[in-house]
Amino acid sequence: MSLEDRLFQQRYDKLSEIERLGYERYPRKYAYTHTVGQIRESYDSADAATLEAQRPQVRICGRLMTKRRQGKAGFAHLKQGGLQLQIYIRRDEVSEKDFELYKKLDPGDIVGVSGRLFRTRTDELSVRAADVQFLSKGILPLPEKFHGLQDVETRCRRRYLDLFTNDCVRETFAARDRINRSIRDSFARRGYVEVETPMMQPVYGGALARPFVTHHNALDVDLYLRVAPELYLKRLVVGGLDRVYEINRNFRNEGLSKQHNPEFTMLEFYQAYSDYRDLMEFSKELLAETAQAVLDGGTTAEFGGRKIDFAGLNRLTLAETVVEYWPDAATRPTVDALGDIGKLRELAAVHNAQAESALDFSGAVSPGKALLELFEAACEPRIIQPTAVYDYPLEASPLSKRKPDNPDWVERFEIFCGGMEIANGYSELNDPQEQRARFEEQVVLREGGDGEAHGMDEDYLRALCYGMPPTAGEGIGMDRLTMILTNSPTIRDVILFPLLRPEGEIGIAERLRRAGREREAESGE
RNA sequence: GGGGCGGUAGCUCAGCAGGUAGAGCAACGGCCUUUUAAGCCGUGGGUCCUGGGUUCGAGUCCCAGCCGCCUCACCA
Repeated sequence: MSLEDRLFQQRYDKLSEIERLGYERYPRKYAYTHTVGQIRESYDSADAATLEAQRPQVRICGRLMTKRRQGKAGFAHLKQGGLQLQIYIRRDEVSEKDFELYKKLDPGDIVGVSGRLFRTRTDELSVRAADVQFLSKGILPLPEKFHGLQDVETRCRRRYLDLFTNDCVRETFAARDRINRSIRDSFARRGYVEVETPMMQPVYGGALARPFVTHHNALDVDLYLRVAPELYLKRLVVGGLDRVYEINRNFRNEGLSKQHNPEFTMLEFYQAYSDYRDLMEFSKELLAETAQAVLDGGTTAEFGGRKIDFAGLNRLTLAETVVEYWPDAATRPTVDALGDIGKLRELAAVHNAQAESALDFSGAVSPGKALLELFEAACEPRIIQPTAVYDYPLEASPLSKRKPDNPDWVERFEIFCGGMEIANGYSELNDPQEQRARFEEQVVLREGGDGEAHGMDEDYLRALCYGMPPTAGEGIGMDRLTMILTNSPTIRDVILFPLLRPEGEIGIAERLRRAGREREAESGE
């Protein structure tokens, strides 16, 4: 038998030993009087003399994280809700049964302890046990107590283990919860309605991305997991929900990276009778409010060693951004020059030489598209402070309204921060005739093999034909925003169960089967 | 998909000069009634990712594959 099997068997057998002491194997409940958090909050500042005078009685429960036996006494730390409290147990102060239980407990086991609070010689707040209850068994051993669980893959696959061993994980997800709540607050204060729209859609759209496909049996139709909720939310605007938002998952059948998970959480919102400039202003407020909710009232986050201040939002046109963030002073262009494809080709050559990239504008590329590509390659990763980059070329924006004075460009912005895109918003195209034409351009692209292009969405066109008010809409990537606000270098750090290749054979069922057989054999004797 | 790095005990990691595999934690036995990465004495524990190859001999060198991490590319 391998070591791992023996550890497993050993720990499993302890359940029976504990049962023989007179405890239930998996009891129903434990009536605790305090959470560890409540005790820490109430008594962390109480000194030893105060505790001796008050002798507060508590019943607490949690997972045993460490154990230090000392002959006829011992210590242990119980962890609950991410916080620890020490317990102290003496043979002469508990029943023989309880002390035997203490001796058999392993780190990872879950117990309840009642007793009084006191401070040890080293002034640590602790519970002096009067009674110990066994509540659940950790059959598998805990990771090493000092270094914790390090392996990235194991941390994601067994997130539960990551959560109760690495405190920062719990803190990150607590922050994520605070971000969500703050955002819902911000929207509620502004009269927005939260809705849920279909995840399974017969026609996918709202973003240029490859979808996942699934099938509904009863209707015998293929459905797409949504790449964005946009077209449904705008139907709701047609329906008179002038301020509407959704926080939910999008699914894009693309690669994995530090900034990409195939399913990710998008905040998307629409505001009727407004344009993209209004949303830039609102975004500034929303980001500031959200930052304050996680950063103890401040607006400055630290991300990857840099300070990012959400108090303000820089605003630059796409062309201005390229000038501002062009990485090479000697070849820095002017805004006017960026309208010229010849100049853009020169800049691409400069960038290709410096960054080993392969931008190629030799074909029939519009200056706008070329500028956008140049921006993404050379400038986007350099934008650290929250910056709204606005006015985008028409080609890449099939749902955005054109600029009145320049029909090759649309009223669109994206917000960049910490080198990532975190938001995308625009004045919504609400002219059904033009939308039809844009969809048809997309259909041509799709038939040419572009799996990311939109299909023709006639149901959406029909909605527009009833009349959509002038509207602006925006999406914010919640995972990326959370990364920045929690100083998490990868998206995996802010998604509890990021997509991983399925694990092969685990073999735990077989181990349990074997462990259980021994027990049956025993009880059969 | 390209490149780089890695996969050794349940966990964190050494070992890479080719010569039967180590430490700490965890576990097991013993001692210990204020410890806290408790301590002390003792014990057990490995498909060194897989498969080939070179060699008298491979965790170590070579090749292929699998898996992971980083990075570039793709990616709205």
